[in-house]
Amino acid sequence: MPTVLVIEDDDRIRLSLALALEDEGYTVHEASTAEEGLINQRKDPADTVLVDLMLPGIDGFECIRELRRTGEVPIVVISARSDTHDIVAALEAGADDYVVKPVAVKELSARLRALRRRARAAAPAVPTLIFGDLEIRPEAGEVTVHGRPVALTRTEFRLLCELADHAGRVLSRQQLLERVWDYGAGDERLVDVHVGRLRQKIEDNPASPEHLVTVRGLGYKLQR
Amino acid sequence: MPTVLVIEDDDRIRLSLALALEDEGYTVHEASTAEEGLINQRKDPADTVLVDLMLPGIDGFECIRELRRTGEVPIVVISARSDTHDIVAALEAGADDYVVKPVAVKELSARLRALRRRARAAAPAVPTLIFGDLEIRPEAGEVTVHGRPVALTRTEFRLLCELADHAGRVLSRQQLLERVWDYGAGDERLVDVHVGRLRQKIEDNPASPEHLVTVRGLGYKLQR
DNA sequence: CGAAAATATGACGAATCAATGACAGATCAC
DNA sequence: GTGATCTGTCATTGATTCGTCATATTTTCG
Repeated sequence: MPTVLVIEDDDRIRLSLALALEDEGYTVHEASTAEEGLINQRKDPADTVLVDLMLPGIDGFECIRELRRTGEVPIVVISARSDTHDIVAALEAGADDYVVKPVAVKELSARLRALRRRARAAAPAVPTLIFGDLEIRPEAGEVTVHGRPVALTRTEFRLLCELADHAGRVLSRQQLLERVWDYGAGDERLVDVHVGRLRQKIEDNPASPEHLVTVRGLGYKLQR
Repeated sequence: MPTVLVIEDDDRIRLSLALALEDEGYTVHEASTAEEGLINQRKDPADTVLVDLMLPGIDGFECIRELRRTGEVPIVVISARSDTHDIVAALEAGADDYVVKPVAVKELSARLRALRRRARAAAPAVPTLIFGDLEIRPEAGEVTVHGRPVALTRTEFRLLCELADHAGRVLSRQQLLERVWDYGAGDERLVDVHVGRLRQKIEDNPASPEHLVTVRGLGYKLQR
């Protein structure tokens, strides 16, 4: 889910941009001053930034330089002014693109996509298995629910990965014992216990699981 | 010395662009058709491409797609048409930027510079791996935190590089032993010890590491 | 309905795991 | 050669996790 930070002091413009971008599938962070935007970005970084040039307090140029000092995030300037001098100055400051207000949302979105494509080429993402609000990154040893990371123990993690690898298929307790626990022996109840613990961590309502469901008489499966 | 390939069928425009860009310090390759440009680029690749959309024979869109198939070269479209539809289509095809004729050379040059900066970030001359306030230059054998250089021992450095090469991915103690210590043998606790020492040097608060984190039961990883 | 089977859950001691400080041998720089 | 630094091993400590069991709860089916 791509996120974008919009720094723009005019409430009307900012809101309409935010709405339009949300329609395009972005999660939008908003800020009405450069200071607010910079703090926002430090705490909870968006992966793209849209910034107006004319801002009260710290202006857009300085804001761009500050963003550049701290990171590689793609920056698009949105400005009412279209003279070459401003465009050059903004790009020199470290912006990646410059569009003139009023902007066509489709164009803006396409420009953002182009930028994101470039930026992504630099840092290949770790493969992610997605089950609705549940995301599993086996190689990162990382699991998130609603975007929030949850801490799993090794056994829980291996169990989840095994189920995720066979998403939608039922795995019997015996199969799980063999694959998650190296030895095939052991009490089948053991699986129940760990499934229970896993549910406490990854399910919104562990009592009626949405992802990790029981198939009575057969075993468990991870729902898509 | 940066090079740019200009694909444009109108001789007057192409020539004036070429002259202007040479003034800006570029070495300019010229082509008046997409075919010529593609062949040219294959033989002697420029590191940026400027392409008109309206070309005889293969048109600009197809040209962009072909360039993208074979490489990552930054592409800027120059077109007389300014409607959103064309802009979106060109960016979707794989262009990185779109400017409308007539163009201010200063702006064009600034946009090219911004693009080159971004492209370079993807494949830096002196490769620098950046993790927030932690920067690693493997080639230079250099590590800085908050811009301040820190002195690492050889083992610590190799360990850090190995983790950085697989940024975001968990590496087990066994994997690290194999890759950082040439032999795969040895006590896995050894890894713990060196991780601990590394943390003392690169983490602001070694007790709760931000970069070099433990994934209990699995190993260690370097956080993006 | 009521019994039986299957599954869920809470609790607890044992086992495992990671962090750290200490230390001796190895290596390096001078 | 000597002192400083680095490396690998070990033991200790505190925290987490595991597997087992006993006890609920749910589902199935006679």
